[in-house]
Amino acid sequence: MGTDRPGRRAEVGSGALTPAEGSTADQGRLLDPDTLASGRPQHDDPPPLGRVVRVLPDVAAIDRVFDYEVPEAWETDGRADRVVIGSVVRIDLHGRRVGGWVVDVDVEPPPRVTVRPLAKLSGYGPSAEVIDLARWVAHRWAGRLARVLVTATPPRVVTHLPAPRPVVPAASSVGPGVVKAFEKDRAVVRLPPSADPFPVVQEAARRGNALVLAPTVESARAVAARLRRAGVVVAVVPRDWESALAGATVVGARSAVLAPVQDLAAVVVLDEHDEAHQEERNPTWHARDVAIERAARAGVPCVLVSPAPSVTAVELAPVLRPSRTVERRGWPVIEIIDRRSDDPVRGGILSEGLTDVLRRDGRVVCVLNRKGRSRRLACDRCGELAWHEDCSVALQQTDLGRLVCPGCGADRPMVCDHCGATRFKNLRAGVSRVREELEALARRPAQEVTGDDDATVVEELIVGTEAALYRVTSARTVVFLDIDQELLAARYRAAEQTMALLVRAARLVGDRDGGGRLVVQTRVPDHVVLQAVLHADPGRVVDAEIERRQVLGFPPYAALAELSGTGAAAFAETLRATGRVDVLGPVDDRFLVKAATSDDLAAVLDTTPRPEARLRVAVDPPRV
DNA sequence: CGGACAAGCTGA
DNA sequence: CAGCTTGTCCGG
Repeated sequence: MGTDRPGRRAEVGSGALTPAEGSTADQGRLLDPDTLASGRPQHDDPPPLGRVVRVLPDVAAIDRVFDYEVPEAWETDGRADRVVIGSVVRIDLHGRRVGGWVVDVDVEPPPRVTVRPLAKLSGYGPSAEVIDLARWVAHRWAGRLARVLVTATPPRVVTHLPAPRPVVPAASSVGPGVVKAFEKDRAVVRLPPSADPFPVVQEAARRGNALVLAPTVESARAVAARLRRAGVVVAVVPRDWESALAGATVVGARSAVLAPVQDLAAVVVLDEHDEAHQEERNPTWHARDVAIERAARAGVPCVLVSPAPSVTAVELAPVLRPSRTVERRGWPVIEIIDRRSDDPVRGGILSEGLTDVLRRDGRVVCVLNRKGRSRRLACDRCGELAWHEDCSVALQQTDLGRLVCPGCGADRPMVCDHCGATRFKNLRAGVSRVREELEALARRPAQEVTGDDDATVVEELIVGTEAALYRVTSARTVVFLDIDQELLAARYRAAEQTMALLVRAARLVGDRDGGGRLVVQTRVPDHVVLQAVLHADPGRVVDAEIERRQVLGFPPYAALAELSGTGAAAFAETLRATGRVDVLGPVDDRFLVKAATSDDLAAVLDTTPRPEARLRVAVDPPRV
């Protein structure tokens, strides 16, 4: 990544020197008129310098490297030997002490700079291999290296390593299919939702120190515990970062892809389809893609596991799948309630066909996703909904305590139209009302479960948003009251995202032999996602998506970046002028940049000068 | 980011 | 013109 801006040398001696420095011999060298006139350094004897290393400061606004000398005193106490690529150090920079990483050693400092000594050696940091990988990540997702290195660095200072434990090969008890996955550079293993992916992890660990990525920290812990029981030396990162560095099979959520692994033997990504593998802050790197790159650099196999592999995964690696029988058995039954004949206006959210479902034995979880829907306000006294009759939309509350129409922008004070009261209550976008309707229909109590409260789940009939799927541990039936909102969402990944939701629900209810049932209310019963689940054949979604995305030019057959912030328009214009990318928008002040490949996109974003104004560049935006 | 410095502003 | 605020620059 280019860090030193050109033309900086002309500013030498511009008055930034402190009086103390001005009186040293340094100034003579800095301001030597001959030097400035000839534009070439004098061949004075340079001051004797020890080893010089290049440091990237951990300061958000500084994306440059600076050179520092390893203090001579460190040579005698062994600290100097520990100054290697990746070491975490502290440096004096422009009058303050900041942290940073050694990103290069034994470098020749640029002429005419005062090289100061390192202030402190803090501890171990990412390995040279990971620093290099982080550089690739920063480039590929157009972000700052320091941001990536923060993720790659232990949260606490690490000064000592535990004694390395011998790697005991775990006993192999896995089938030949699993072993086959590791015989190629990379592979996608498609396993139905109820199937246990652990044999894949076990085979990876049998080959030596493996790197295993799980979508959440909890699932990573569970995998680690099972490995440990199988006799594998395991480090869960970032918690056991030093053990990972000392040598172990490393397990963790997405950030683990940047953890140290000694003698990496294999990489496994569990639930590859899960969006949790992508970092939401900039740079928005995806652990699957980083895992593939890391494995390729190390020359070891990378195996992606998922019940519904993404189009990206399928384009990257051959898919190994179980027999039709096994896959079919691993999915629950899905009941598709066709609502096409229901009156779209008068018909409520609950259909006739649901009555029977709701009265079944066992826990029933009803999902009503209100993501992206405006909150609805109702008068606390009379219950009248705050809405704008002309636009026929619910009014929203502004920061200034006024009611505003999201349709036309008109606003008015927070006063009830009907009774004049000034207190309003939040209707929670309909889930509360649906809960009452559900109780009436099911003739048993229903509980609302949301993501923001943590009340215990007591009832057997539950209604909530998608978050409810993560709040309960098991259910007999999951009902999607309005799956069309997901299926027909204006996002290019809507099909995959709905598939992920159905996978999650499928895991809650278990396989078809165990009585697991998914129920969806829909007006598009022939949608490929629903048909794929019905036939337990997620490949149908991939096939349809490949064709659609190729035609429309969406990833992975193109690369996207989203620009936002006050500088977005200016940057969009500059990018457009390069002629190397398509720039679409603005929509909601956001621009979409489209390039043929992610390499092209990264190259253009890296070489195009950015505006002064605030700008966020999100490469591979998940919600477009 | 945040320290250093210069330029700008204010009040006596 | 001291004393303070605001803005800009730049870091080894």
